[in-house]
Amino acid sequence: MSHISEPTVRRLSNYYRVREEVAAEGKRMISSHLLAEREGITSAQVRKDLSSFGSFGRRGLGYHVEHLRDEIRALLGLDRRWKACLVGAGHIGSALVGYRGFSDQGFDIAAVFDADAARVGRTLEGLVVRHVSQLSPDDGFEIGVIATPVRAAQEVEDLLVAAGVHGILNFAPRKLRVPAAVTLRTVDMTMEFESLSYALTHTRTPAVRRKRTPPRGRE
Amino acid sequence: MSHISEPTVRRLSNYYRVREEVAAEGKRMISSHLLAEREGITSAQVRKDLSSFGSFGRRGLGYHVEHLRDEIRALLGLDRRWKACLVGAGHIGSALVGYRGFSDQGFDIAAVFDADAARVGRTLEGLVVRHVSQLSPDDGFEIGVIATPVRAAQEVEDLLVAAGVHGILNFAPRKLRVPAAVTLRTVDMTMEFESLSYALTHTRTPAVRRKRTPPRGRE
DNA sequence: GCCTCCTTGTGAAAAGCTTCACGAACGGGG
DNA sequence: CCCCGTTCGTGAAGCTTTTCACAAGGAGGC
Repeated sequence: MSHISEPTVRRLSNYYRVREEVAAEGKRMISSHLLAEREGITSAQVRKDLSSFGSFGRRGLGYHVEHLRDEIRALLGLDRRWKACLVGAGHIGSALVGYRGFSDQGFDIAAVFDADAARVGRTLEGLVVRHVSQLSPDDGFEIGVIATPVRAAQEVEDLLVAAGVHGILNFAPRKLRVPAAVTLRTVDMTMEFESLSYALTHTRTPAVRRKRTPPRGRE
Repeated sequence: MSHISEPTVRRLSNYYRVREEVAAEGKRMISSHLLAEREGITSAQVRKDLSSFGSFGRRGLGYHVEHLRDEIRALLGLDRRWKACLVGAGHIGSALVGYRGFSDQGFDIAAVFDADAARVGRTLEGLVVRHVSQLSPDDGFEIGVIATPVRAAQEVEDLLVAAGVHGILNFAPRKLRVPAAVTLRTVDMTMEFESLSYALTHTRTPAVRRKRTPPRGRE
């Protein structure tokens, strides 16, 4: 377990969910082949990923479904709960507070902040929205979630770091600068749409070729 | 322009946004160095990415800000609008309908569907929620957005494909099976959180939890 | 025990992606 | 006109990730 690559960790999340489905089907063991098939990847990839953390499987049998669950949970740090706060009580922020997918995995949003005075004081899923200036290390948030407009994102990021969070989940479509000691993950919905737009433009319209204008100089 | 990799396309999205910032600052030209610095990558990467689509820059000067905008827009297919529909009028779905980041980039959500009779008939951002059974090719949706609970996602995906969409943007935390002719992009917030959880577990607690049972000695 | 059929774990090869390094183009100044 | 500082475009090198292929472990039948 010298070094685990980011793609491997992301696939681990997927194995964890496929494993859940398989468990629901009553299976006791699962082969790398089956896992791979449901993921749309190769079985060698599955084995390499899992073996990079240790030998979880049994030759001739596959992986024990329950054991795999415990291993992956521990590896991903899902066998505990994380105390998080959310900044930005707009559309996206409101949705995230109510999103069960997070709390189910050990992610507790314990407070909501916003910079807009009109929103401060409102209640969101049982939480009273507080002003962003009240962010402080005293609350002991481990993770901060940014769901603000893009122009405020960097500033909020600085506030969260000052408040002592170790990790940040950013939903604003922009790369943020974080200190080395803080881990950042960005969910960029806009980029995903643009990537889709690119794919559709270039796979569905072979006939419509682009006409390019020559580069302009200074002018 | 033989083949463009997925990472390159995603970076193109980022260049597009950095370019916007730079344009707002009144600059006429931008160098690969400056673009790289704001992205946190190398300038060689920027040049390689852009040059894989053609020669947009001028040696000694950099890239013309306006020209770059037009090129990237055309490349990503953002110089047109996409007609989309959304399935799932829950927390996430509601947020997406109101999300300006989409409509600003040419992404029009023209209809909202849900399977829950209690939600059908309600109004969301001016759109009346229709029952999912009314999805049909007649409306000419190009893109379908899935914002349903994970258990319904695959079924909805099939309905969208049957309704003739070319692309799907999936917000349910699960890999879907799509026909080769349909392009899928998945925004998996849960995975992003789990990846963050992994990073925090392994960078902040070097040797804390290790109660696994290593079946065989390995390193 | 022995044979057969599975499936993992893992070096090695292949494929893919990023960085390096340098030639070539460009504007400006003397 | 020629030199200088700048910056692009790009083959080649370097690095990472995925896939291949096979030895070795395991279960069951006889």
